[in-house]
Order: sequence, then structure tokens, then C-alpha cells
Amino acid sequence: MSDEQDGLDLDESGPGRVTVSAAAGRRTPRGTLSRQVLLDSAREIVDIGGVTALSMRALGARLGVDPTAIYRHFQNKNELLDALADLMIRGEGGLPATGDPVADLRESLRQLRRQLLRYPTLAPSVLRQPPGTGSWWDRMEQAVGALRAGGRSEAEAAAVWQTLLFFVVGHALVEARHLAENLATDRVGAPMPTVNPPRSRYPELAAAAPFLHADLDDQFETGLDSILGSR
Amino acid sequence: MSDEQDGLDLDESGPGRVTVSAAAGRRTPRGTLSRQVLLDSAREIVDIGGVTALSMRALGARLGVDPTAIYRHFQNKNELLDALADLMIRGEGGLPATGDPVADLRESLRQLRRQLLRYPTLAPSVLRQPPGTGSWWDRMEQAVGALRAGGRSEAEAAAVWQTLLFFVVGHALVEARHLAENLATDRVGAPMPTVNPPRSRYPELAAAAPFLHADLDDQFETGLDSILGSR
DNA sequence: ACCTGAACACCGTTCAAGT
DNA sequence: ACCTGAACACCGTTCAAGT
Repeated sequence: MSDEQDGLDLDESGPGRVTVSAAAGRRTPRGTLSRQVLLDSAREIVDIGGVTALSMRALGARLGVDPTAIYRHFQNKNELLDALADLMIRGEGGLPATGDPVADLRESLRQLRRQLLRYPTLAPSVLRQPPGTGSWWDRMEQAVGALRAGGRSEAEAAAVWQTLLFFVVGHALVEARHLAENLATDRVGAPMPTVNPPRSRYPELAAAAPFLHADLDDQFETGLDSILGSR
Repeated sequence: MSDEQDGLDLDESGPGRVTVSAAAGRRTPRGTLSRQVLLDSAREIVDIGGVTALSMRALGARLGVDPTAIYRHFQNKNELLDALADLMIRGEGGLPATGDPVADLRESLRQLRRQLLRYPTLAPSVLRQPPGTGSWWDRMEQAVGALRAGGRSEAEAAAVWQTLLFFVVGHALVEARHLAENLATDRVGAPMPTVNPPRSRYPELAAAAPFLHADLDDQFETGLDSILGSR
């Protein structure tokens, strides 16, 4: 177990830094570099070492290409990160469409959560794409439709959608931290460490503490219930 | 107006980088460095240039001290950022206590929101302090108490608290972006740019779009309503 | 005890030069 | 047209040395 503080990105930092380079030997021949190839490699790097392992230099090294060649395809690193966030927001395999709008909405949010848990260190980039961005349109159209069908006004539907979004991303961030800590301490699947405030000063909190870190799948569904009002 | 992409931290980056140093001339005499002094200066730097302007070197320069002297008081930069986040979470001037638990809870969340809007680039650090951390205890005790008083079970109270937390932080992040964009384009106080999806493919979204960027104060209250169920 | 200064191993990005 | 390589202006952090 290391004594270093993880960043929001859950990456190793400092001396024990995770480095991902792999194919430093082979050279990618001319003309093969493209947004697609770069995004694939970038996602691999993030998959292995988290977003802090993704540097222009590391990405270049992985593809056997000079780091500065990347700037032919992305204006800067931020644009690359936004493109990765876009992939997560759009998802793979399309949105659920069973015919039940509310069920589809819930499943869409579960899908988003799964994506976020697979690439937890990209969550900040995802949260940076404002809710009105094109990447969100498909998911949002579905959500607003479901909420309107449930009898909500357009104004209410818009507000509830934003609330749902923040909840899903925030929840995934906390769960990702939990997973990372248990991986680090070899206690995968262990329950979350219980909050332990002094009962004398924090009676209410102490009583609620055991429930704070209940099963996170259940908690996610409960959260959806409380926002969607189907409690 | 610049064409560069802002980070989550809303800072300038790249060539037009914001730098904050000021007192590069005077030297702080020996023995005057402390966590308190460092935190105050760090907050000033973040206030002026955002969190990306805060480097160990910049902080040292501002205090007329070698950057590495900081490591006497904070193990590393992460610990310094956590301490700054702590200040935001705890707030200044104490929690509201009018006697009405639900009103106090709402006011406490508004207080947190105001803090986040004053130092928006610290929001990621705030979100990184897990909900069970000591910094949250006072606010959480109050929240859980109010929710229990409102008739909720301990499990429900814990879940609703987390939902509220994610909502407040996420909402502040979006609003901070909005403020930063309007500052950059000299349109302070202007309404948010309307989402404009093609109406043919996104009929529901197009109809709800005008409400998506309604007054953010109202939207915040509406969001609280929808989570707290007093709709 | 507390701070300095050089050093190490990194960054993102620009720009002239090569093929 | 596309990629390279040197260069610039930065990082966080360590460690031996100074006061």
C-alpha cells in the first residue's frame, strides 16, 4: 500500500508514476496517422494508466511517431481529451429503445455510468462538456421525451435532466475512487470503509453512517428514484 | 476573444498563460513560513489565476521563498490542494441555524454553492474529498438531521445527501463555465447561449431548449425542490 | 531547524528543416 | 503533405549543502 495521495484522476503520481509506452521500437509509416488511430491509442493509454499517463509524448512513443506529429490532427491536448469524452458520452451500441420511455431513460443512465466506471479518470472531461453540447443531444432527446411523457413541463424536464446528469457523474466519481482504493489495498469487493465521526458531536451522522456506503448499485438506483420521484 | 479551449479549471493555458507572482522582490524572513501563510497565498493565486496558476514555483515566488521550502509544511502539492478544498467545504462564518432544519439545509447548500462560484477552479478538488471525509461532517450532520426530521429513513437520508452534494457541485461547475465564457466575451449578465439542435431530429430537445439555460438561480432552487421532493 | 540551489525527469507547444 | 528534431518555457520533487 502506498502512502501517496491519488488525484481526482486516480493515477499514480510522483516517483512511482505509471508509464505506458510499449511499442517504442516500431515506427508507424507515413500517412497512417489519423484522428481514429490517435484516439484508439489514446484510449488504450487511459485504460492502462489513467488520464495522467496520457501525454503527447507518451502517445507519440506508443505509435512510434514524433509527439509533435499529433498536432496535425488535433489542435492541442484539450481537443484530444474532448474527443475522448465525446466517445464516452455517445457510448457504443446505441441507446436502449424498448418502448417504455422511463425504462429507457434509466437504462441510458446506467449505460453512461458503466462507461464512466470503465474510464473513471475521464469523468472530469465528460463533466466539462456542458449539458447543451452536441455530444449529449441523443441522450438528452430521449431523457426529455421520457420526462415529458411522465407529465412534466418542458422547464421541469430540463431541470431534472441536469440533476440526473450531475448525479450520475458524481456517483461514478465516488465509486471509481472506491474501486481504485480497493485495488490498491488488494481488497477488491470489500465494503467501503465506514465513516466514523465522533458520535457525541455527530449523532445523526453516526446513525446514518452505515448506510452511506451501502452497496453502490443499490444506492445508484435509489438516487435515480429520488430524482425521478418514483419513490 | 481567444480561440483556445478552457480546461475544467477555466484557466488560460498555452501561450497566453496567466501568471501570478507579484512579490518576486521581497524575501520572507526565516521562520515566518507556515501552513496558514502558505494557504493564504495559495488562495490568492487561485483567486487571480485559477488553480492552474498555482504551482509550487509560483507560490514560492509570491512569498519570496524557494519553492522547495513549501515541502516543509505540505508533503506535496496534492496535500496543499486538499487543504484548500477543505476551506471551501467548511466555509466561513458557520452554518445557518434558524431552527427550521429544512430551511437551514437549503441555506447550507446555497452557501456551498456561493463558495464554489467564488473559487470555481477548486470544484474538482472539492468533489475529490469523498462524502465521508471529516471536512464534510458538520454540513452532513445538519443535512442528515434535516432529512430525518422530514420523515426519511437513515438509508434514504444518506442517499439524498449524496445526491444533493453531486447536484450542487455539478451545477456550480456548469454555472462557473457560463460566467467564465461571458467574462471572456464581455457579455457579463447575458443569457446563456441557447442550445440549438436540429428540430427535425431532436423535437423534444428543441422544445425544452429555451428552458435549459433559464436563470441559474431559479434552476438551482428547482433542482433542490426536485431532489428534496417539495415540488 | 529551516531554507537554498542544483539537479532529475518530466511536461505542452512552436517552428524551421527534412523527406 | 506530412513528419522530425531541436528548442522554449515550463512542471513536481529529491537531496546535499548552507545558515
